[in-house]
Amino acid sequence: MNKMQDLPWDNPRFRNWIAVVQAEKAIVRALTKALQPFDLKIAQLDLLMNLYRHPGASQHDIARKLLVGRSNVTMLMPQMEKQGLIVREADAKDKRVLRLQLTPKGEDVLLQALKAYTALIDRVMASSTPAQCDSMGDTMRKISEMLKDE
Amino acid sequence: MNKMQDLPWDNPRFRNWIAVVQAEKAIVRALTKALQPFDLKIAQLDLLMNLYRHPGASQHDIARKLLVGRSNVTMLMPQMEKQGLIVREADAKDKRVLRLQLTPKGEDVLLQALKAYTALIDRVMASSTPAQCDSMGDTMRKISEMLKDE
DNA sequence: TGCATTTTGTTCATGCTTGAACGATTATGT
DNA sequence: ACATAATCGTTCAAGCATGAACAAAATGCA
Repeated sequence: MNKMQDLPWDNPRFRNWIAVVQAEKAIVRALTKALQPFDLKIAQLDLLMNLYRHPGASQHDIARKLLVGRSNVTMLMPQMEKQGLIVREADAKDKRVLRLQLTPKGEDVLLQALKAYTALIDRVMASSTPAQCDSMGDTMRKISEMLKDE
Repeated sequence: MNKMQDLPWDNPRFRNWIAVVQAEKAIVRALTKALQPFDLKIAQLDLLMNLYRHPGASQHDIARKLLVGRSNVTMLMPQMEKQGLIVREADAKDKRVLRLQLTPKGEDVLLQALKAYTALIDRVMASSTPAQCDSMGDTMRKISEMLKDE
């Protein structure tokens, strides 16, 4: 009868998800500013983070982990090499593959930038309990798991 | 002593936030696909949603609510008018202001697209409890509140 | 009133991301 | 072995978002 009852804003799941989107946008803005002193874009930080945990990953590996296109990674390479953050070396076994490594400077910049990142996150999460935070993380990991091959 | 102890990945708040970022990225990809049948971009859907709840809003109002630049809204206008989703009319009192309205078609497309959106969110949230979902929303709203004027 | 400041929307140059097309290399299957 | 298919990285054109500079209009204050 009353179509207002079907509006998504009355759906708790939807309403709460909209809050996620807005919070994420706000954090992106804040993080972008926080990374300016390091001459780092968020995309570059993401790449450095993945490279730190997976040294020698190929560009294709990185692209998959970051959920971006391969060309995207390619386009990031020239500047990051020029900035001395990473090095690329051909794989001995497979001549198609380029393996990426953090330079000492890259690792240094990464760790400094991550300090700023965690400081931001710690600040905005301060008013939520650890249990709430973990619950949120669980929910999010379930979402990623559910969408991982679509 | 051991610097591994200070790594952000050992910080629960940080680790859980990374899960948020990844889940959001996955949803964006899925939503982009889900909106293709409606010839809608996510940015357009965001605009329609805000316009539905705030009829007659100015472009500046919309830009602020969407956390984007004014020029961004301007650039969306031509196509959305051409698609017959919205109309713009000059404000009688203030000749600088253009007030936006959903057309009947715009409202129809919006409600259909929102059905797809909520279906997606319902699906990926299905394995979390309503309490978890609300807690997540509360956390996110606190974050937005904390960053709202930075 | 008169003049500076602010606000609104537009334009434009820049940079980022994407997806398709491509060459080189490797894997598969017969 | 050989032909076909798949994979990796690159290039390029297109679409979007951003911020600075701008014109028109409104506001504030002397």
